[in-house]
Amino acid sequence: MKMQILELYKQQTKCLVALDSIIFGFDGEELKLLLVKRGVESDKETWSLMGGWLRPIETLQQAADRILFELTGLTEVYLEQVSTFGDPSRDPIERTVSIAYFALINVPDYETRISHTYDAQWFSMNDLPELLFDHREMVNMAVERLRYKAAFHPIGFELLPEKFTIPQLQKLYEAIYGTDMDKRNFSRKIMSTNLLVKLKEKQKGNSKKGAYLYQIDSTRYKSTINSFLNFVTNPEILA
Amino acid sequence: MKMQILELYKQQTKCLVALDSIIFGFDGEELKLLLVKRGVESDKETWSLMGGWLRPIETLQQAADRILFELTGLTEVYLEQVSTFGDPSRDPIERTVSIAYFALINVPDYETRISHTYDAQWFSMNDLPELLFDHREMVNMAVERLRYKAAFHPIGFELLPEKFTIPQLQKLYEAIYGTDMDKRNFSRKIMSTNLLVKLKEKQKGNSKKGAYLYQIDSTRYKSTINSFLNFVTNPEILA
DNA sequence: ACGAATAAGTGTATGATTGACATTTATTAT
DNA sequence: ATAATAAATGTCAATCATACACTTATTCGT
Repeated sequence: MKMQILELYKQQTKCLVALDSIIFGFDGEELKLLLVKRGVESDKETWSLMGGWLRPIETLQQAADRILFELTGLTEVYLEQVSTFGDPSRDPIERTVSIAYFALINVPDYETRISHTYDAQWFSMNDLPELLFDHREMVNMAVERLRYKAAFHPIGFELLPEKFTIPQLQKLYEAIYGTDMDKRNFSRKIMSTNLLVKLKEKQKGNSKKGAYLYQIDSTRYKSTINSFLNFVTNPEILA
Repeated sequence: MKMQILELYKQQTKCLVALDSIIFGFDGEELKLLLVKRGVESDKETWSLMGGWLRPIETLQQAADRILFELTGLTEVYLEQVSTFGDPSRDPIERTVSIAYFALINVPDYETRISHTYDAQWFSMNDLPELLFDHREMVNMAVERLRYKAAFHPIGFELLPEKFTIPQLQKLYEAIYGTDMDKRNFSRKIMSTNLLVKLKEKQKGNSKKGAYLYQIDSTRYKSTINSFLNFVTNPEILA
């Protein structure tokens, strides 16, 4: 009996398993995507997502973390699985099933730490080059997921520095949803979550008056992780 | 150069790739899960999700469709990818990456068509047996996804017969979210979507008065696919 | 044929939330 | 001192969510 099972396992075709990361960043103005030119997948002059193969003894999350670290030197980054792509013809060299993850990082904080082993560059989401394989589809799904997730969970903050201003936060949400928001309504809504702590410091430079800095109230961050509902007024954009 | 790439591909460890289906059903009262005893994965006396291996020349969706067909004889079933599970130790026999899909089918409509090659049985979601490998985790994620999806998209109907009554629909939503709802508020909300067409027929049996049957307005089904927002009053249950 | 039982169907009032909208304030640069 | 800049803040009307109870159509048993 046991033998039959082993036989069954042996009969199956194995497959290459890869992971690709949709790395989102925010520079204060625009939503950005980090792309590489010399991904391991290809030597063509095509931009692609940062990717890598799954190793024999790591979990999917560990593999995604590792691949992100290889490119950016960053650890403890927000990473979430989006979807798995397995069209037989997606990779012309050999059939590869690829698991897409999206990552949220803050551009200015970490710009210097991006690896130079890879030819990496930030692109505006509104002006992406042509991408390798089905990577464009992966990006589209990741954007959908980000929009859904950011509407209901306080993950947008992962894209901002630790201290940020309300106008910055608003710009981030405007970038995520591609719409303009009213700052009075935005501020009322964000404040009603009780998730932000107003600091004494102001951030100047952007304005003469300066805007107060805020931080996440980390004690509430986890407990109110679901009190974030209804950022999306136009549900069309959710998947 | 091309040679180097091929070398890289050759160096990678390949992996078994499986698919497992979380098959939801609704019998008019409870949300149910279809489990099999003699899954290909094991000869143990453990219940498991219906699964199978990815074949060399099919897409993931095709594989998921095929595996569902093998068990139920059903085609054109609502199937959506949930997540991929790849813990190195999840399958003790050999490392297998498994892509979980959830399916929505109507129990009484199709009960007769379930394959007898497999020892399959419907279980109440409130009383599931112990499951193989990480299948319980897959089920939990699928429930989360179903709750999110059914709140924003009219997919609940996939679990009902073509003609259904409002009380039936309410029971379905109550089963999905595990809560009781007020029938006046429910009916108002569901009607405001303009997605239902009231038929002349009534369905009796359940009540002496009988309840009017409704159908989905298929012309609106697609166009208003997003006008379904806000079924969930308690967002905790969304992932 | 009448009454009891059953579930279906329907409306209203209250509070909360959303969305539209304009002025004042703090600061810097000239 | 003044102009320029972006930040900060409040109100009103419309909509939506919630809580809540009675009437209606039909069947079944007598």
